[in-house]
Amino acid sequence: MEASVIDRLNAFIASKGLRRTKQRDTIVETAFSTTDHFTAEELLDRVRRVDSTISRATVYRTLSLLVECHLLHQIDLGRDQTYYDPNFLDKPQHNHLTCTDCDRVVEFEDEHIALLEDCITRRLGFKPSSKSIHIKASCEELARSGHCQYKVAKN
Amino acid sequence: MEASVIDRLNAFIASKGLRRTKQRDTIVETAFSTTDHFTAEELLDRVRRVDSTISRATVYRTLSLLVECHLLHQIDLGRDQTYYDPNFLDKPQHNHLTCTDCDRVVEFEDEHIALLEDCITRRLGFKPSSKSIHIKASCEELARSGHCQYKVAKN
DNA sequence: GTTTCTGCAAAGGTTTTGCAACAAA
DNA sequence: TTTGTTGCAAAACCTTTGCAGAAAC
Repeated sequence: MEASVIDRLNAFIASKGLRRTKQRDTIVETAFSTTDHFTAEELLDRVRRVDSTISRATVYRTLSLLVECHLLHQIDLGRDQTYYDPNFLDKPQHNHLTCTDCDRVVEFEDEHIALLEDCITRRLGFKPSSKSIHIKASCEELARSGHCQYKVAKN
Repeated sequence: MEASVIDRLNAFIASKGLRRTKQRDTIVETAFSTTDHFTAEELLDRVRRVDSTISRATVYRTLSLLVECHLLHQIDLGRDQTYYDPNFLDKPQHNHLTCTDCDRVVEFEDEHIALLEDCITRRLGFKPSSKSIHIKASCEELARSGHCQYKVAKN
């Protein structure tokens, strides 16, 4: 995890008169320990492997804090639950594609898309604050060869 | 409402061995009677003004049916509830912008965006099946003049 | 010492489901 | 008739909240 994550959270906490706690540190470290997207419940599981006394409520409250200070983004993967994405610090403009064959999530960046979105927004009379694209698509290789390294065999 | 909506639903119902019912007809007519986006609960309210005996469960079940046969799309407006959009028959490629000042939803179409999304998806090795963009933006006119015809005064 | 934070359990809100009666084909 | 559909109520699920004790500053 980048040092800047903890630094930025602490700056936010200080500016708001909030407090730095052991629980918040553990949750933030866990959230940013991989590049995987996760749900609140999945993060709770991972956090509890580090400190089993941390409550579900604290995880939810810390997630709100991290979204509020823009360290974490809520993303829509077309599933029932809210997912969180820890990769916006490295790739501030990225978007998501989900494979309808294997459910894998692919991140992509494209400067042309970003520019076009900006133009469209301004033409409509607005100033963009956040832009997100979600593409659902099927695997070309699976269609061609019948195999895909990510495809899990079905019963 | 276009006649094609009922026709397409009936074709789907027939192909699946399902049944046409008074409740489904009422729900479909209500859902497509305006171009407004709505939640399940909002649709239930509107439906009950026509037939107060229709149950919440039937509304939810019919919504699933309409999404499954692509007459209705579920859309993500960054709110807590699932919204449904009845306008994809007329504008199959449209996207959504929500104003962070007044919460109004603006639909927009752009062929360049659609083409770019297609290229990006294929370059990644996929065949696109659905693409959605959600832009959050602030009102330029409100920022410039302090007024916006859609802006509701705050207390 | 104050004020915020935590864990717990309960509550809240949306959506789904089991079931018996009902209705379509 | 057979099979799908409905309404009801309960359940399931995710998320938020009130509160008393604990911890940070």
